[in-house]
Amino acid sequence: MSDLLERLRGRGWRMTSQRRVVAEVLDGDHVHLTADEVHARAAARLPEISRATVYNTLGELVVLGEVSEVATDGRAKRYDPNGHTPHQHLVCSGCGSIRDVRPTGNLLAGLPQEERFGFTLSAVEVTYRGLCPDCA
Amino acid sequence: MSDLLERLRGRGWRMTSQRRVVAEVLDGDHVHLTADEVHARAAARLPEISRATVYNTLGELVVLGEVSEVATDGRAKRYDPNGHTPHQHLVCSGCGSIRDVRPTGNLLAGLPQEERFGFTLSAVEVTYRGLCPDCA
DNA sequence: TTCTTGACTTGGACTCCGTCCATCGTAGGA
DNA sequence: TCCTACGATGGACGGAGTCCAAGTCAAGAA
Repeated sequence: MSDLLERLRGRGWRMTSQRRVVAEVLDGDHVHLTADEVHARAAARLPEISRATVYNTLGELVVLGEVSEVATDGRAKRYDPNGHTPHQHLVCSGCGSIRDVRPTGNLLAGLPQEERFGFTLSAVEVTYRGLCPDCA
Repeated sequence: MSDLLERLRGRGWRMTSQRRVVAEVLDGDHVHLTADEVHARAAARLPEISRATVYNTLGELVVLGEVSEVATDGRAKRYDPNGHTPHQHLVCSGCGSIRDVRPTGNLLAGLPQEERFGFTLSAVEVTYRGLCPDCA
């Protein structure tokens, strides 16, 4: 994610300390923080950062394709920095933990023509549910 | 859905006019109403029905497996009365309309063992996205 | 280096969705 | 018909997210 800052600068982003901190907080694999969690971690480094700025920055990262939104429960959206490698999610029904996973095969192909109702398909989102080793 | 009322009575449900109206509003295929939409339609027949009652009744129907919750966008949950036949959803990225669809094959099988992280899988939810004929 | 400006940040008000709770009403058994 | 426990009511509340007017500052210009 270190080169994320470079990519953003290349896209004409004004580089502010707030945006830098938000991007740093989202660094890593299997990271799926809510906006409030991002805000809390960012505020640990930059106490004055506001919730509105975190929401703004996350929204911009989503538009740029650097981060994707994940809504696995009815609660707050989570933000997944793994935006460049297509993947799906595996969610523990017990503790709610989330792993990034890569199913095999063409997921779009699973929907037969007569079940497409004339739609032009463009994407599939899959959420696998189960119990993690700790909760099983 | 007409026999839904019978099933509910058989489960010991006290049959009130409010519950009857909520169940009737949810009748049909490809019905995916938000709680507020259910409330609005129910209130057209039973003006005094409260939001809390609609939420309570929907929640009970979900627990009974008669209705499933669908969260395709970050907005309000939608309620799908097609609770007895397993299916997935096809969502139009333009207008947000939703169709029930039945993909072929075993969806769980698409996730290889080494991508399961020791989880015990129990369910898969798939959301296909694309443009409907009207929006294309 | 300093200046300038428009993009960015702030924080508080606001909306939307959903839950909670004390009180009232009523379905259905005795 | 009466009783009572289950269900309905509606208003307060809480969490998540958006909006906006005012203030701040990154970065290009001079």
